[in-house]
Amino acid sequence: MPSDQPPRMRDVARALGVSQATVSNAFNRPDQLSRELRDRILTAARDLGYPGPDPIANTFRRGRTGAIGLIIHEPLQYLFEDPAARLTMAGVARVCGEHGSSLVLVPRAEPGLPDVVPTALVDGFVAFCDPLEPERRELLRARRLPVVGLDAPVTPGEPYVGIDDRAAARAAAAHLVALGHRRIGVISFALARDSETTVVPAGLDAPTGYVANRARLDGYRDALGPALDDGGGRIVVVAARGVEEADGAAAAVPLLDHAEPPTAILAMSDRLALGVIAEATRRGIDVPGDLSVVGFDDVPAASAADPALTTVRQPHDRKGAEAVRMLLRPASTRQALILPTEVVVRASTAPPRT
Amino acid sequence: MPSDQPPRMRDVARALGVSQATVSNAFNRPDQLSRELRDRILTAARDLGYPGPDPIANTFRRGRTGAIGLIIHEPLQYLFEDPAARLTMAGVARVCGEHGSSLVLVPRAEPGLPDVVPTALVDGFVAFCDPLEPERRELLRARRLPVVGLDAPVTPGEPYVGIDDRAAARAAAAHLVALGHRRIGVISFALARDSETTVVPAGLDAPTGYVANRARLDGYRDALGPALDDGGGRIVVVAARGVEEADGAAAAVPLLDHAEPPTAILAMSDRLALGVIAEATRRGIDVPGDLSVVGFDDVPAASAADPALTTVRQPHDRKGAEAVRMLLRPASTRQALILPTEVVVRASTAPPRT
DNA sequence: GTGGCTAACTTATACGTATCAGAGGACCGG
DNA sequence: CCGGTCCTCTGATACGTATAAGTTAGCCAC
Repeated sequence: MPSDQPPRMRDVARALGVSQATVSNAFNRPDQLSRELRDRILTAARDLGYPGPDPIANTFRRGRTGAIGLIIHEPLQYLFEDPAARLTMAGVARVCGEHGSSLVLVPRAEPGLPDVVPTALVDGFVAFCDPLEPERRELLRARRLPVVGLDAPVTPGEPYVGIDDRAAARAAAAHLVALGHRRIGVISFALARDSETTVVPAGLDAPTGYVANRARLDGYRDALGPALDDGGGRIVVVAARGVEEADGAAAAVPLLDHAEPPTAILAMSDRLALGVIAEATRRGIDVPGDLSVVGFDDVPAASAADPALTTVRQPHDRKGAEAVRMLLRPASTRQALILPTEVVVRASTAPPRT
Repeated sequence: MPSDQPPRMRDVARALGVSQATVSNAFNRPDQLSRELRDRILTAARDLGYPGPDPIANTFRRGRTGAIGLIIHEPLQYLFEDPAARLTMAGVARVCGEHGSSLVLVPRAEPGLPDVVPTALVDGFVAFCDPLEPERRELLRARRLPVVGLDAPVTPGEPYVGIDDRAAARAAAAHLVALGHRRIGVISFALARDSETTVVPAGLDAPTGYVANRARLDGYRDALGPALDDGGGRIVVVAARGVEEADGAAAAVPLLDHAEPPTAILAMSDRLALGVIAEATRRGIDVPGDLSVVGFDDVPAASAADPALTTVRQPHDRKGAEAVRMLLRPASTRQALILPTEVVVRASTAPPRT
């Protein structure tokens, strides 16, 4: 009468009168035993219902999991919902698949639940956060596993894959300046966690811990500052509450309510920008006639929008792919990798009405 | 001079002159030792740079990974690219996150690489395949881990979460019949792996190993058969080559090329249906005036399309969520869970021109 | 005949932890 | 003063495997 437990390697060995080591070799090192014995062992294993070497014990012994972890600080489903994140994750997933590595999506630490970072069964992490929370960074460092940042380094100076946010933002703003805009609204991501939608008094100097946010504000200033020094211009910065279209629409409200509203709006993402267009349309404001709108990311919805959105294209898929490739390479070859961006001019921008 | 290797629990114990068991208890069972000693141990651990109990050894000892595996047979990135898969995965990911479980995306077996199913570090699988390849099913069974099917049971009779594909398809077809359509084209998923786009001679009786495909064809026949028995009708079934919009457009070609083309097309997914609309538009065929089109899934693009697509809504997110919940429940409580669907009538269907 | 080499297997060990079964002392009630 | 109980802590063990080191037999060359 067979046990309810699956047989172990030892049981297979006993059944054949060979040593456990030989069974192990039958599975892992065919050159260590004769072909006949190997065949006999594998056949017996199948017949006995042996599931193969226990994955956990195997991992324990070898010290390798064959998996890559991905860390975010949004809820896990964000990876499947946000258009830009999805494009990036497709690249991550593709390279993992090609390499035969599992992709472990590590949930953020929920209140009441322990953080999974200290216990995740992975050989390395891709950190898709900007920035990684300090506590998590500490937990991550304790793991002493390889880490590659996605969009921003986990710690300044560490390897990551991203874009030149400052230059990209500068180019986007320069496009508006070239069109003749001088009253410009900027819709930034939240400056801090759980912040409200609000006009930022500090403008482009707004303090924020988010690396990309900071760099893009700097980029906008690079292009807008000189133009405004010529006189007559005005920049108003609004921090959005979240990353969704509705947050962009909400952030547009104080800009469009102004007595002398901006003739153009720079949004830090296409989703925010599409929200702006929606809000403008609701108010009967013509885009781009009365208001030019520029996004960031060039997600599929940008080109499908009406009017099609002028935006900054970044290679999302490749960004994700390169991050995994970098993680799979030897540590000594890892370094910051900056991918190119490009302003894509579409129908949502035009010269301001004279 | 400190070693390059991180300290182990034993090293922490030695440094404090306590037993390794006590250190373990300090981390896992606070009630087993005095508060002061515990604090002393945790402090010393931090000071020594102890990363905490090794996750792999911990998992080995406990026999639990705290992770849920997800199996598909498309390339991994499909989960981030396909609109319906994304919605489902969002539900999967959400429940995993709420539960503090990692979500392990298991790549399909690439030629030259060993299948990951036998070695994935998970406590259970969600199988998002229709159907699971026989070889993989065998590997999966060998693991003796809990498995919940998504859309279809791994083996008939096993627990899964899905919809009543037959009833849903029947309702979609009945909608067309009620509008008066009698010449109807059906665009099915591929009947077998790597099949070509082709008109299927067997029509609605087309042989296929895909469970959902079969059930939907049956559902179409339920509704179309009686209507056609009244005379004058015709059903042509075309199998698409893939799941993308372009595959739908390609599948529409033989239907629209026909001397007496259908007045309506039933597609098995919104993506295929949107491809049909695109192809019709290219040919100057008015939808719904000259051609009605019905999709399946109600993905976001369906309502955003022009014309908005009539389709069958299924609760993707909830489907994914319930699959994970079922996996997390005790085995004895797992059973087939059929979620409701609903025909959503939009602008892509109308009575045939008289 | 002997030394050395290879093939084919076995023995022994270690991976790092969690937990069971105690040991020892303190404390309490009687 | 004694038995019992609780609180802390320790010692020992097992989880299932991979692999280094060792053993035996066979074979060949000299």
